[in-house]
Amino acid sequence: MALAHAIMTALIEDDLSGYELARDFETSLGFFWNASHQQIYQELRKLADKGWLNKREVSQSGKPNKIVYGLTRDGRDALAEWVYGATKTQVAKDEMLIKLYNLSSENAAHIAGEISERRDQMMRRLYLYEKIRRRHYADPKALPTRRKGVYLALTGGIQQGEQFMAWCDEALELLGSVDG
Amino acid sequence: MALAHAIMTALIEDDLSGYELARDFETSLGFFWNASHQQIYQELRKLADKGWLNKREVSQSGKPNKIVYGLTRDGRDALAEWVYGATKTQVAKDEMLIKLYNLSSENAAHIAGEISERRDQMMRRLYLYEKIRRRHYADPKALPTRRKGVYLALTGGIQQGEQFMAWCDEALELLGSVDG
DNA sequence: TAAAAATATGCAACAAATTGCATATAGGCG
DNA sequence: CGCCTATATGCAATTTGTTGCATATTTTTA
Repeated sequence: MALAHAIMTALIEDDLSGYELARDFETSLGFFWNASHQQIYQELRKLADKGWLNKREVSQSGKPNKIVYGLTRDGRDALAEWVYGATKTQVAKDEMLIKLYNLSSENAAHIAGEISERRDQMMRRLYLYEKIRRRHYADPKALPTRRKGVYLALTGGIQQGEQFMAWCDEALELLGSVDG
Repeated sequence: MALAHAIMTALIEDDLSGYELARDFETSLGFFWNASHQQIYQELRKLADKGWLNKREVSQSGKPNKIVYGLTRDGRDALAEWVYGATKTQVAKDEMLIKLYNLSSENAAHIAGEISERRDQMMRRLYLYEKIRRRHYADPKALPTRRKGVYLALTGGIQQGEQFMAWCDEALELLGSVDG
């Protein structure tokens, strides 16, 4: 959809290699967006060809060399302009919802088990995110403009996560009342 | 991802045509999943070839004929078994989050405008969903098993929507404090 | 010293999804 | 009558994303 712009956004403050980007998309950034390393490497080359990113090879001791990408002036301009275009949204496709539509006394325990797992995952994730928020975004009104936006994305994710946990609790309770 | 199973699930209680399914995916079901008519028609034929759906042509007066699909015994079995497999989840990709990471005093007003629009859309949607919940799911513990699952999906969507509205309000307030 | 893990990048085949177009019937509007 | 909208289904090209594999370097572990 807008992987190109997601990548460029990740490069606003730091120049990164494909490997480093892939790691971010797997962890921190992955709360909002995800992409495999195959997609990322390919997109990076495309963006460099377009002139929106520049690349340079960096020698490292103790590790293979890496190719580090940075936003060019053109890239920055394109990104700034992109903000005014139409905003695409993709509904979160969660197979759990389809499974719930298929709830039966046979599968209720299995579904409850899965929801319980997901609840744990979310809890661990939220713990990290809340730590970041407390440490770096405690006083949102005092942040510089761009960081205010980052705060809003972060806080939206946290609130959504908290809502999800509450929903899991409700679901587990109701599923517990289904006779298996 | 699991469009096939989403379609089959939509056919559990009623036989539907591709056109009718596409409409559901655009409106009610679209809260949880989305699919274009091109995808749906193709998938329906695939599922019919596989023997998981049966099709029959229905003549209509005042409208073109339609092809109505229904779950076969095999389809029902496959669906019931599918529930025990791995659950794939796709993070909601929302370009608004990328835009927020690019917040500046120049674009703050534009972004606030977009968020405000989204808030209105969500409000209208929630109104419909809450009406359904009040009418058909007022007493979740008293529902038959399968309907309990549907209730959980519905209530999860509503809670998420309410959380989104609250987030929009917070975002609009903070964005209002950015000097344009 | 061999194996495993982390770092680092890439190709190719395939599946899923989007975009754009095409076709046909019938009712309502000006 | 021509145009628009709703109903109804479809093809083809392209883009996007996934899966599986390949390769190379260096550090850590057994």
